[in-house]
Amino acid sequence: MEPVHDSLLSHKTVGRLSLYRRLLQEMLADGQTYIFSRQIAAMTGGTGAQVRRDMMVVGYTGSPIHGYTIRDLLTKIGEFLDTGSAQKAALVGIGNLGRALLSYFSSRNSSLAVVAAFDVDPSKANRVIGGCRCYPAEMLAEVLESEGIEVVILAVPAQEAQPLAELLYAHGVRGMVNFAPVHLRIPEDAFVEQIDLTMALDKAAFFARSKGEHKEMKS
Amino acid sequence: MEPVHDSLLSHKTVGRLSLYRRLLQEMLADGQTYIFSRQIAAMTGGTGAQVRRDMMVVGYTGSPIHGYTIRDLLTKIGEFLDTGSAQKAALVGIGNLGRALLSYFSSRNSSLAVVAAFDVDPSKANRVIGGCRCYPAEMLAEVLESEGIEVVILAVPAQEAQPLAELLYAHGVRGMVNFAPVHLRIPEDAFVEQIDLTMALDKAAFFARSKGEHKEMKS
DNA sequence: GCCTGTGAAGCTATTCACAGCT
DNA sequence: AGCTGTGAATAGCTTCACAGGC
Repeated sequence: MEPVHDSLLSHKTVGRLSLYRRLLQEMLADGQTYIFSRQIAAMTGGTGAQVRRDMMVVGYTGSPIHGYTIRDLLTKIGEFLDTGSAQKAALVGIGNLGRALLSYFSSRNSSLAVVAAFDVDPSKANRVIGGCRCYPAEMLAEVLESEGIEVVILAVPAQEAQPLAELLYAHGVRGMVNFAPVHLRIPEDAFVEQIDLTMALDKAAFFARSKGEHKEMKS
Repeated sequence: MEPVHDSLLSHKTVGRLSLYRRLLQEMLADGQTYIFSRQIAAMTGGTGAQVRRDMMVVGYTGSPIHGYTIRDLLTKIGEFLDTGSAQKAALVGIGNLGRALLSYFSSRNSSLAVVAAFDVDPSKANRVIGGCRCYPAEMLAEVLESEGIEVVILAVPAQEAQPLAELLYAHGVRGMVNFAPVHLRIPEDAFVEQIDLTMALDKAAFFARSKGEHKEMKS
C-alpha cells in the first residue's frame, strides 16, 4: 500500500549484506586484509557493480588501490545491520526442526544470540539445548519481556503458527522467521521472513528439468 | 550472462505456484470446490492480479462466476510443475538438520519423494529415518543412478558443500537445495536454491527495528 | 592499467484498470 | 454486480558505462 521503502534500502540488499559479513569474517580470520568488489562478487554469485551499490548503502568508501579494507568494512556493515545493544532472539517449537535450528545457531557466532526456546510440551522444559534454556509455553510472555526479545523463530506445526504469531506480536516481537508452511497475517509494522522447505524443493525439481530443456532447445 | 528466461517463467512464479498448490490441496480436503483469485491472494499474502497472472502461466482459465475450480486448477498446476514420471530426491548429510528435514519431508505428501539419504559417517548407514533408507557416502554415485535421482538436498558442513555439489553435478543432479552457508559454483544448467538461515535471522532482526523506526518517523 | 562510486539505462516483476462475460 | 484475462503503466532491481583517482 504505502511505499515506505527508504529508496535504496531493499530487502535483498539487507540479505546480501548479511552474506558479505559472514564472508568477510572468514577472510579476516584467514588473515586477509583487503578485498576488491569483484572478489566478493565471485564468492557470492553477484556482480561487482552490485557489491559496490550495496557498499554505498552502508556508506563505506573503498580505495581504488586496495579495494575495501576488510576490517573497516565489517565494522560499517555491523553498524548498519546491528543495533547498538545486542539483540536477542528466541525459538518456539522444540521438535526435530527446532532442535536442529538451536544447534545450528549456537554454533554460529552471529551478532544475534538465541537465548530462549519454548514448547507446549512441558517435558521439554528446563533442559538446555545448544546452550539455550528451554521453557514451557506458558512462560513465553514473561521471558520475552524479561529478556527483551524482539526476534523469534517459529518452528511449530502449521495450525499453531498464526495464533502464536499474534501472541508474539502482542508482546512486542516485530521480527519473525517462520518455518511453518502458512502465510502469517500480522500488522504491517512487523516483518516475517518465510522459509518454505516444500517450495524450495519444488523449485529445485522444476528448474532441474527446465534448465536441461533449455539446453536442448538451444539448437 | 545469457537471458535464458522464458519470458513469463520466473523464479518467483514457480515458487508461488508451489504455494498455491499446497493451499488448494488443503481446501480440497476441506471440501471446498471453487475459489476466487482474491481469496487465494488473501491466504498467500499476494494480490488478486498477481494470482491471475500466475494462472495465465499454467494456462488455466477460470470462470467469472465461480472463479477457479479447485480440482481442475490443481491438475493444471501439477501438469506444469511436475514431470510425467514421479521425480525422486535425496538428502546428503544426516546431522541434526538432515534428520529434521527427513522427517519434515516424509510427513508431507509432495509430488516429490525423498528416497535416499547419505552420510560420510558409516555408522549412520543402513538405518531408516523418516521412511528413508540411509547409505554411506561411498554409495552415492551408485544409488543416484540406480534410483534416477535428479534433485538433492545438501545439509552438510560448509566446507564439504562445494566438492559435494561438483560430485552431484557430475552424476547428473541438476537441482539442489543447499543449506550450507556457501555459494555453490556449478555450471549454468543446474539450479541451486540457497537456504541461508543466518541471513534469514539477520533480516528479521534488521527489519524488526527498521519497520518500527519508520513508524516513528511518520510524523 | 585497474580500481571505486554513481548517473543513466535496461530489465524484471507487480499492479492498475478496463474490456468482456455471465 | 462482480468476476476473469490482459495490455499498459509503474515500481523495483540490476547492470552498464564512464568519470575520477592513483
